[in-house]
Amino acid sequence: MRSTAEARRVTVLNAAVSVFARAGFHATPVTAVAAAAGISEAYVFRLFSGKLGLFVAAAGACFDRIAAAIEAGAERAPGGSPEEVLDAMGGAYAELIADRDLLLFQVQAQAVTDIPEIAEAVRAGYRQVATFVQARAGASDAQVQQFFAYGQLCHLIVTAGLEQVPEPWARALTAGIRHP
Amino acid sequence: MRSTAEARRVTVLNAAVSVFARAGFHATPVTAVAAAAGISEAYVFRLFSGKLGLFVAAAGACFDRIAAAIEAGAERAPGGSPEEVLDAMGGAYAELIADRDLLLFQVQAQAVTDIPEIAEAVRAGYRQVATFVQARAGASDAQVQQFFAYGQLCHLIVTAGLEQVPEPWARALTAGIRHP
DNA sequence: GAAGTGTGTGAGTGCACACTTACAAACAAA
DNA sequence: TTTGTTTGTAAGTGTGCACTCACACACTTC
Repeated sequence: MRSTAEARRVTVLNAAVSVFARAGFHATPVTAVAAAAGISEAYVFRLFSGKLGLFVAAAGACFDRIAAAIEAGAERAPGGSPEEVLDAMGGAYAELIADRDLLLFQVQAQAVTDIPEIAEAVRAGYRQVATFVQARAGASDAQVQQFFAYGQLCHLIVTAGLEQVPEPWARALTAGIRHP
Repeated sequence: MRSTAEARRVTVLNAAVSVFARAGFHATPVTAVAAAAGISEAYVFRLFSGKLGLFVAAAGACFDRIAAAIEAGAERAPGGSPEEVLDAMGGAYAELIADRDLLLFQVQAQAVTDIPEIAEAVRAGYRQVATFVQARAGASDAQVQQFFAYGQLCHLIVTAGLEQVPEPWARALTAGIRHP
């Protein structure tokens, strides 16, 4: 017994988030995830219920990591005002997505929400993050909305590579956005 | 000669935007676009240079329609302040994406920006829209940035179906967003 | 009406990929 | 040592899809 199935699942999920992030659900073969995890394709199918089950589980892992990072970020502004706590959370999120995998995975997941199981996973992820942000920061609805609006703008900036575009319109969109 | 190739291309592009919007680039076969346009798959391949060429052309058509709608919306606030013009543009955009095709296509395009030709098409589209918004509204960088940030939030709301979620976190995210 | 040009398709071809099955090796319990 | 369980894989199977090609029909020009 080389390792437990549960440990393997964690390894595979980490690989899955990275690999799915690049090309998305439909364009990444399960063999690519298996190769990145260092096991055979057949075993991935034994560990997860089909490619869809694998993707949904990866989405859960992705949002868990995001929630954990934001939670840790909030600890940096103990007893702060809503604005200060939101700012600390935003900073923690910006650091987390420096490697782009978690950000790109969210975009990929959002694009395949026509699959009901994935739509539900995305909603569950944002429910987890949004409820924590609102409760922990004690922020108003409008503040929470703004927090997520600029987060989504950040996704556009990264996927379109706008930080590399020197033209004025792109600089307007990227101005002040942390670490895209 | 039943119709000209150019007229056919327009028909096919309209069909392509609708069909790609649902399931995305990789998950939609060219046969689906051909069927929606009422012609054979083989002829689609003659009209466009491969599936990629078709998608890139559809992206162009999508952003052209968005730019035209925003331009028309701006006409409703002639001589208005930047805030008023941006508001009129936002209203026009909200009306345009009521059928969801143009919104979903943007999300799908954003998800396949690992393909360089598509990334360039997305940048070209946002360049077209953003430069017009900034010039026509006479708005500040921050105002333009906010305009697009809340536009991206709108994409999240629609793809995740948040307008159907009655929970407080979802209502906070959707509050005041026009017509999602 | 013959020859040329543009519009349109049916019938393939080849390959990638989701998923299965049969089988093997490691470990545990008796 | 045998029996059972879990981890792991090599080698398929079937299907869907991007792309091609040979061919047909419409229309024009001379």
